Amino acid sequence: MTRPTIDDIARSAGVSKSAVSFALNDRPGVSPATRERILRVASEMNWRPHKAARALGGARADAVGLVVARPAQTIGAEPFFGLLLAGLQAGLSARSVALHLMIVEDTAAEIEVYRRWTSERHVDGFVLVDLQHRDKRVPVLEDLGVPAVVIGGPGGHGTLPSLWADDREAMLSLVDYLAALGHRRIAHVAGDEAFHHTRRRIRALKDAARRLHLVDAVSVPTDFSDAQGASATRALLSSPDRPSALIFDSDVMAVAGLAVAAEMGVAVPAGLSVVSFEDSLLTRIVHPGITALHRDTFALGGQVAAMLLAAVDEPGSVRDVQSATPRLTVRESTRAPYTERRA
Amino acid sequence: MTRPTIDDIARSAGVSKSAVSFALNDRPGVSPATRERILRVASEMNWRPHKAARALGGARADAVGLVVARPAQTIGAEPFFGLLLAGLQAGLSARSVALHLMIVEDTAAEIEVYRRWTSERHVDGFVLVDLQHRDKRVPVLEDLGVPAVVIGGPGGHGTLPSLWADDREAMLSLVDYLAALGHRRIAHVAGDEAFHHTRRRIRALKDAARRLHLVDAVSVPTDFSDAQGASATRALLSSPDRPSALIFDSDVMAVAGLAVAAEMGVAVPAGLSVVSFEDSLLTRIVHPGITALHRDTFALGGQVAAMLLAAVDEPGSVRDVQSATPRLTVRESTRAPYTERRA
DNA sequence: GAGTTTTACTAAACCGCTCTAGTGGAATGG
DNA sequence: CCATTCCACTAGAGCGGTTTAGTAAAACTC
Repeated sequence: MTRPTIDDIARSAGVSKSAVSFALNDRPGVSPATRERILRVASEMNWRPHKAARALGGARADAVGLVVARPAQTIGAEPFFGLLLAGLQAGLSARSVALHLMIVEDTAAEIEVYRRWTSERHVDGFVLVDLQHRDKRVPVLEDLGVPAVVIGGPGGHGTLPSLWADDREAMLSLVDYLAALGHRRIAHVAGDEAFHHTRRRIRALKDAARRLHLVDAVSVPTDFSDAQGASATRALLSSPDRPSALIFDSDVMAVAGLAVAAEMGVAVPAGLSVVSFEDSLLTRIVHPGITALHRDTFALGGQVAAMLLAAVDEPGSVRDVQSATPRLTVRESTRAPYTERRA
Repeated sequence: MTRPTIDDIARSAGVSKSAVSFALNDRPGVSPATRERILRVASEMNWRPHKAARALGGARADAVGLVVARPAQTIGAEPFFGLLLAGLQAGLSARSVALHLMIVEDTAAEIEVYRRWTSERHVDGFVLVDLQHRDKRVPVLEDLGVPAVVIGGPGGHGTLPSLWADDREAMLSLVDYLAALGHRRIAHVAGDEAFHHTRRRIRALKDAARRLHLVDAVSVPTDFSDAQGASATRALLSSPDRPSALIFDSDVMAVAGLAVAAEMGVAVPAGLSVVSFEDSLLTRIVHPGITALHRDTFALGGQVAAMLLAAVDEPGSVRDVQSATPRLTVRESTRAPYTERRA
């Protein structure tokens, strides 16, 4: 009861294995009648191509790689990651391309995987996430000459095509909204400065603060963890002239910040407005619901999949694509500041 | 500048390609000196094995599959899933086995992927999650004769080895704790009754209620979503003799329930105790922190990886393994009920 | 109707690696 | 000293496909 090969089909259909190959791959060289017969036999025998055999002949691996260098905790906690994964999957499986997922310790290990999988012909391309400042992975992938799409940017991704969001514009819209509500003291619990997008957000906030003549607009960098998000919040809320609005770079930190406010007896939104730069189930299910910048992460994954598949089909053909700028979804965590209302 | 093959190495080292193969695979047949020379040449040429070529010879695919039939939203939201993935990865990558992840619409599609990947020799085995009552996937995998490990059980997984947790014992410990605090009216926002573990938990609660002479112990099944978790909570809290403690089958529903309590003006834990059957970052970062049954999901993933690799190495050798029973982690969301304290 | 093109098909090389069978020479045994 | 065993190594088949070169017959051309 071993699996059938094209040789078995050839024998059973009374033709050569080349004829079978032609028939199964829809190429000329066999008459309609013979083709039909071969296909019937193949289907009767429940034949399926042996991936490795095809790949050996130089065909595609029909798989793309996603290598992530993050602590396990983060993978589990970040709704962003799961949604991206799901979107990516959906886009890939439509063309029956598999996703090879690898979670590694650090960037060095990540690069090693890129090298290995490329030379082993294990995948046809890569998706690069968490773009960093002077990212070391970019030159490696360029050098390997393997198709790859970067999520992040603009800038810093060399010649690799990128799918980017306008973080600057998003931050400006957010600050404009808070300023319009009357907030003058805004603080920012930022992410890791090693990341490109974190730097852009910090710079955008600074610019907006200057333009809007805000009293203060400090950004506190963190490692994106709930712990550092909480302690940054604690520090900010303990200051004598504490901010009336907090911007969190991630949903996890926003929720952690909300908990700190509750623990310190600061009412949200009455005494403090809270905004998250990232939207997810998290910001929706807590009480009060957190005002957040929403983007369709699932769709984003689908876009990346499409770009990568195009890059595999025709290397060099894919250009940078801008994804939709995140839009503000207002929930219960934002309101005009207390002092302003009293005035 | 094409990638080197063992033929290139053979030529360069002045030996036959069989000798190269022996040397590279650490098997007898070459003298230490020759072996050393071959290895040096291979490393100089930066040679790597071509996976497909090896696989064609009947070797392992060095990959296992995880196919999940869940809505994308759930994948993104459930910390459990991400942690399991990370743990699985860690366990697999130690033996440099890749993980093929596929997210599909429904069980029928899932089964189709099992069939395809098996006959394409795409993977060496599968991890089965979300074990259901009369699960249709089990007989298919048994029939395909492919190594597989089930997360769930005991029971309902046929001859496939399973890694299971004692849900019954966990539920009993939880109810005992609530009863000891003085709670008499306990309600249970359950998951989907199609799942084995949900049924077991419901049954365990009923038994405990009888044994402890609790006034009430109703279980409300849901689809695990935050929306149904919230509406179930709303309904339970609206009843004239509402429960003084709520048990949620998942962390997401527990947080959603917490938000509903806040929205209805029910103080937690003063007016209502809340417990989650699943622990994660979520239960930790909200305020008040939610008392939950904790298990090490990352480690669980590692265990599954080990079991599956063993099953691949030696089919039929792997037996059922019981994972650690989840243990209660008490946070701020549980307390003796108000009425009891007054009495 | 002879020459040319097209069609339908086959034989065999090839992809990169593993592994078995075979070979010649050195070491061992009696 | 000859027979045997051992060792280091090579030749080549085989894994399951794809693809190229080749072939015989049928279908066109003028």
